[in-house]
Amino acid sequence: MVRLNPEDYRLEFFKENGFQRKKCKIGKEDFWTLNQDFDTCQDAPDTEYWFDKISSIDGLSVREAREKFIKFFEKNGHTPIKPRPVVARWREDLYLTIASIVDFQPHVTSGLVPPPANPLVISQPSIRLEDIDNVGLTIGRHLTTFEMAAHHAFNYPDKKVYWKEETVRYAYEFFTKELKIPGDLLVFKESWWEGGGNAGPCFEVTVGGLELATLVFMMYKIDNGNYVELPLKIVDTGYGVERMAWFTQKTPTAFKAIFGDTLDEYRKILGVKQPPEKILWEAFRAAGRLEPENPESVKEFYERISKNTGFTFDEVKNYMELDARLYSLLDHSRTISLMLGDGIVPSNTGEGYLARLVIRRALKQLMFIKENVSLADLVDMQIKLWGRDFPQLIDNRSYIIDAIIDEEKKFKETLNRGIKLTSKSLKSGSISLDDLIKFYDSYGIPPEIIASEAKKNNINVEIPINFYSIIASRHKAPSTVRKIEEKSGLPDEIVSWTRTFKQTNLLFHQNPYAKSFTAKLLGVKGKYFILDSTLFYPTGGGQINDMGRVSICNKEYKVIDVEKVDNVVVHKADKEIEDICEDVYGEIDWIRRYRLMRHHTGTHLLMGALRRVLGDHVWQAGAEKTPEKGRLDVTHYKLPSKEEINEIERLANKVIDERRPINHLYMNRTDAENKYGFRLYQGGVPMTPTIRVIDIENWDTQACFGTHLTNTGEIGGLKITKVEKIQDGIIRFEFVAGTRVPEEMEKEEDKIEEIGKILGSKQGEELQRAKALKEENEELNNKIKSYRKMWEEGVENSINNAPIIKNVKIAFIKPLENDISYAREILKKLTSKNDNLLIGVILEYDNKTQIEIASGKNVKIDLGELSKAISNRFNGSGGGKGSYASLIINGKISEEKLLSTIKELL
RNA sequence: GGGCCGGUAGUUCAGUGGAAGAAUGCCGCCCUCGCACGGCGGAGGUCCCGGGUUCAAAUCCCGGCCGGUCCA
Repeated sequence: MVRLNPEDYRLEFFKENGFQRKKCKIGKEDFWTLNQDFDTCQDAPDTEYWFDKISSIDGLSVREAREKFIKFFEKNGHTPIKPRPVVARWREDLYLTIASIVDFQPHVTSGLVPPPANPLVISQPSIRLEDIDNVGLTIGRHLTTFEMAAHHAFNYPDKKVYWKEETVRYAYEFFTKELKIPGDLLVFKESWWEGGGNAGPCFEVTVGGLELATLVFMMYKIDNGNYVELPLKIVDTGYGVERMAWFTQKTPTAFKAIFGDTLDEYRKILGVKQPPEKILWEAFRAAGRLEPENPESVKEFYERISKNTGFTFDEVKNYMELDARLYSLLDHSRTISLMLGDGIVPSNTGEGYLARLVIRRALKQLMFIKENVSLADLVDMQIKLWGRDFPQLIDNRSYIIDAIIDEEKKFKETLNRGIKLTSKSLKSGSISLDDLIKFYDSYGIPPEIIASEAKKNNINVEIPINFYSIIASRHKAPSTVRKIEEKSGLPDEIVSWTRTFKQTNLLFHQNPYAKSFTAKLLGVKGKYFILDSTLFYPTGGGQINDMGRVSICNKEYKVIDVEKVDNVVVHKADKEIEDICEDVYGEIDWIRRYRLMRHHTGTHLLMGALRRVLGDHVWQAGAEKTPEKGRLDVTHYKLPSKEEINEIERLANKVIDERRPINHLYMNRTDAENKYGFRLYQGGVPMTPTIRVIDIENWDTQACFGTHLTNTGEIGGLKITKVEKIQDGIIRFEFVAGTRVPEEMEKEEDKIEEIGKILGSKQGEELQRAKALKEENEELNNKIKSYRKMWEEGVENSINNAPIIKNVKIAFIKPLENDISYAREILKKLTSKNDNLLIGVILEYDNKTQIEIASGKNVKIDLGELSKAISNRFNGSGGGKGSYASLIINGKISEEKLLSTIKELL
């Protein structure tokens, strides 16, 4: 952390109002207050919670606290903005919305796009999973979901809105006038904030032990460890809505303040009695100092409650541990409802894994509280509680419930696997730490469950306190940050060369139906050339490039590749450009292009149909359009049924028949987002203030760079050719459109025709022929079986006459077929019936002789030895063990010779 | 995306280089007035795929595919 500069925090506001600058006697932080008596910064853990004794307005619910905040700032010239989804779809580097400022990164904070309003006010539900294990233990200090109420001001070099003075003034006024907190109990603690590559000074506003807000003044970019001042300076505040509710309601736990009656309903359903008030209040008092990761601190926490309430340590521990589970279940189920409500599909990668993580944690807690309670029902109660505030919960209720039931099923399967494994391990009498680690890391079985399983067998299993950090240390750094993909296939020197040109005029956007064009040649480098304008579409947005030809100085070149570097299009010819002239004539391969357009528009059409049939959680997870086919990967939790696929296809073709117009628009980014929502960004997020929008009327709207048709009728028809699950939570659809449909049909026809030829059937009778052949085949198999049986009986008879040497009957046979597995089968049959038999099967091929020998149970000769001895003698190799062996000999060998050799060796 | 685990009969799985197995389910018969139980018999296999090592690979090695699971 940087050394704080006191000048950053010296404000007129403090001077005017008589604030003093003091130093916390415990944490040594500097803080500003009106209060003569304060000698600490009034923040946990330096201070215990005592805000229950501080006067304020009557208890506010979460909703009331949010509304009071927004109204106050609206009254003071801020424009209210709707919150964004909890999954940060506009960010390439982050899965979840972890703060209100995330809504404006990176497009606004980088200065590229103006904010939707300035200044603005918002309450953004945010999800942070770092402290998920602490939720509940601290009775409300940690939550996975919280609403960050915030006012933001964006100060441009040429347009200042407001900065520190006004921000602190607003905070003081809001807390004293709106929440009616006595001004002399407020503390402004000096601090420093860093995050997402930015930094700046900040104030933490604390009252009675509780931090209610953080006021950040974002003004630096961190560049190689250096702080570089930003031209755009941003007021980034964060007020805890849940904390305001807790503060004003003065309940012992935040959970009662946040969830109200739903907490009591949970208690009823789960059979968790409320601990005595005395215990809860003592916990409240001590909770600020609790370090949940530190077992000593947790023990002290219980000891203190026990001492001050008269309940025994164990009573306190039981009450508090059970309540902690209940609280985390309340918290997690709210988080789950929001994650799924915003369309996350649980899976084993990306944000899907984060959703599964929370669901599994909740299921684990639930298992320890009560059996046979469905998490889906608990989440449903959250939907009822928060549906008014977040309508996406109600809109997507059936998906949310269904996806949770699916996850519950999967979790149960995992547990069953785990219990089987555990009981196997328990037979050895103990379970080591290595076992615990393996069970969790490889099979997903939490150690607590193994311990409770072991207990049933009277085996004690110790779970180390630092178990989860042992797991963590086995893995690399967390991948909470998304990787950034997309790189062109161009050599580096071509990329940097291309960057030196001005933006290309994109003719394919002006008229997607144009087939030829003229342009000016701007640059040539080997096979690569750049024009001032082009009709050649460069690979991008999942659509592959156009091909065609150009004429330069009356010489013809084929265009074999087209790529884009930023806004410049670079073409690759089939050979080096020889002469350089200014004027260029070009023609694209129209059939290729038109098929690409049909598949691209078809992808958007299909997306609309998928959403209607499968649900709003369906998002594009990847796409590719070629002249041959379209491919669309989407998020969905199970393979669609045949009926669903038929319905999707039917809907898509219906929209084709309806001939809906497709509008190609250029829109201001904020307007487009307001009108169409983030569903616009299926194929990635363009980093421009103006975005290109492809709008299939009343069906599907996406920001897209590709070339599109102007009417759905032009798609001509759409056939889904393949549906497969490519990973957990992702389904791949392949389809063909337009004139590719009959081509695809021809391929199928050809296949049937070939099958017919092979089967020797007339056209149209392939099916009957196949059935008949199958029956015939079964009959033949039965015949072979009976012939084999006859042959086997013959062999058995011939064995009766075989020579007996030292009480061992020795025989060699040549089987009907040169089939090793059949040969072994015979050996097995014969030796199991004849205890004194030593028998060999001789197989001859490629001038080699393979011999398999086997013996009955009374033959006390090690066939391995025998096999080696024989093979040594005949220049072969072999081995075996006990009553079975094999060897290979070069060349042929007669039965008589084998017999005499064995006679000799015995 | 990375680590770890797995893929054998319809299902659950055993099988550490030497003749592919168990349980369960399925079919038939016996027992019974009938059912359940029980008894006897039977069908059921691309040991995920492809290479390699070996006289011999489900087993060992390499590559791939699929599934599970974890990722402060």
